[in-house]
Amino acid sequence: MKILVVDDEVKLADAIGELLIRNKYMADVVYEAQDGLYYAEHGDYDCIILDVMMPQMDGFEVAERLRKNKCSVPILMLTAKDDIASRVKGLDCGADDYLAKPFAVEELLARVRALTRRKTEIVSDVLTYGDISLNTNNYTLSSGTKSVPLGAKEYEILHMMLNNPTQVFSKDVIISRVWGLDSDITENNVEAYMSFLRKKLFFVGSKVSISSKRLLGYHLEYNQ
Amino acid sequence: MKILVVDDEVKLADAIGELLIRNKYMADVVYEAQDGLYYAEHGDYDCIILDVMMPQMDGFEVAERLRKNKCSVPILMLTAKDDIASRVKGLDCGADDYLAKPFAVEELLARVRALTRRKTEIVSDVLTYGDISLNTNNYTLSSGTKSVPLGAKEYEILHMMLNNPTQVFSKDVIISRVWGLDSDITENNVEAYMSFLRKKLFFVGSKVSISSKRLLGYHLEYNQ
DNA sequence: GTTTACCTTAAGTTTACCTAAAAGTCGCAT
DNA sequence: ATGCGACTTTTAGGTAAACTTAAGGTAAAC
Repeated sequence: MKILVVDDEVKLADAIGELLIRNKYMADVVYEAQDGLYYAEHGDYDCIILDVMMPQMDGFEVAERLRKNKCSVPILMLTAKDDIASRVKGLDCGADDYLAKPFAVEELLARVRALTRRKTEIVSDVLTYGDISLNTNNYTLSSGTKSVPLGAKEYEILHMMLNNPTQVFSKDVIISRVWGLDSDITENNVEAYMSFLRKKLFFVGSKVSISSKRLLGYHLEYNQ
Repeated sequence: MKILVVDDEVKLADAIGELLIRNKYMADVVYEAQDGLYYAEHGDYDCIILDVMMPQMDGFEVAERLRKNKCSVPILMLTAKDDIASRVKGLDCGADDYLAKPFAVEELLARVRALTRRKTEIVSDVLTYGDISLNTNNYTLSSGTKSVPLGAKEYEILHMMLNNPTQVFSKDVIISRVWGLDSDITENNVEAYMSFLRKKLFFVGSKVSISSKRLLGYHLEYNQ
């Protein structure tokens, strides 16, 4: 679960980022609206925490632009102003929720959970495709009677692919999704993990395989 | 856009219902938690406005039961209690938002708008022309029941042509778009790929063909 | 009839991809 | 602290798929 924090108050932004990380989220933190826009559109986040009061471009405008560009990631707006007019404005600009500063960390976390819940609910707690299933509670891949535990990265990659089993995922997309936008991970890293996953798929005796398309990416395949 | 209002305070519930109707929503209003559950599960709503304090069964439990039954309709919880603990509880029970009474009608409407906004229509990432379609998620060309995967270069060329199906594309243009401006690719290369694409068009049994105009370039053609 | 652009296929070549194995991290328990 | 084990990242060499080139054939234009 990846979250983007956009707030020009550096200390607060960092604090939120750390709070999220302590609670098992992946978090990217940026301090400028411009960067926020860029990250949001390229980073594939599950939620964006967006401050309203920022120099140059305010949170309303960021939200509006994102929505205009068909970006539908849930947005939690954060602000000092707590009058009804600005709440209404925030929500109508595309925010999904609105939280006034100062806030209790518990409430922030609860609202983040609420905003990100839908995504995980649709997925239920077991993803399946062909003859394999991925248990999202214990990070285990199984097929028939055999099963094998997955590491965090292996899990994230397979989880992503199982959500759209027919789609081809480019290495870029996989890197930005699993490692984040500003990581210096090489493409070979993705290749290595694909190799690990293939080994495990073979180990559980599945007929599902990861097929690669040169220059395009990877996708799942079920050979009955 | 259909909304369900569940609140045992009859006058308030009716008021909300009328407010919604004045704002172009369809609204059903019920005054008991049990009815709320039944309506929610059988009524196909876009949003549920749910009071917390109700006799017999409170709003938390209603939300929880709905979520347990895989009902993913957005829930806006309405309550007199406005302490952080109950907000957190509400959100964690499955509510998507939490609004304290008394509230401004403008804010209620804004939150409903926010909750119902994400009626995500899945953008079909498919380009079509005549009897063929090109799936941009898995780089596959299909016609009727048959389909065939494309290589990266084949895909780029066909993608470009499908964006303007009637246009004639010169080899120069194709080279500069697909291989880049400063490539030492020969025109024969384009010819070779056109041959590959024609083979695949034939393979899927399409009536679309790539026709060439001497000295000018290539374009798609659909012979019904 | 000659020219020349275009088509096709098959052979060559590159380079993206694969994998094993080593090196590096991190967390955890002793 | 220290060492162990699991996970992650890097390295490096082999392989084969996709791309490129070449060459002979076909058909359109003049």
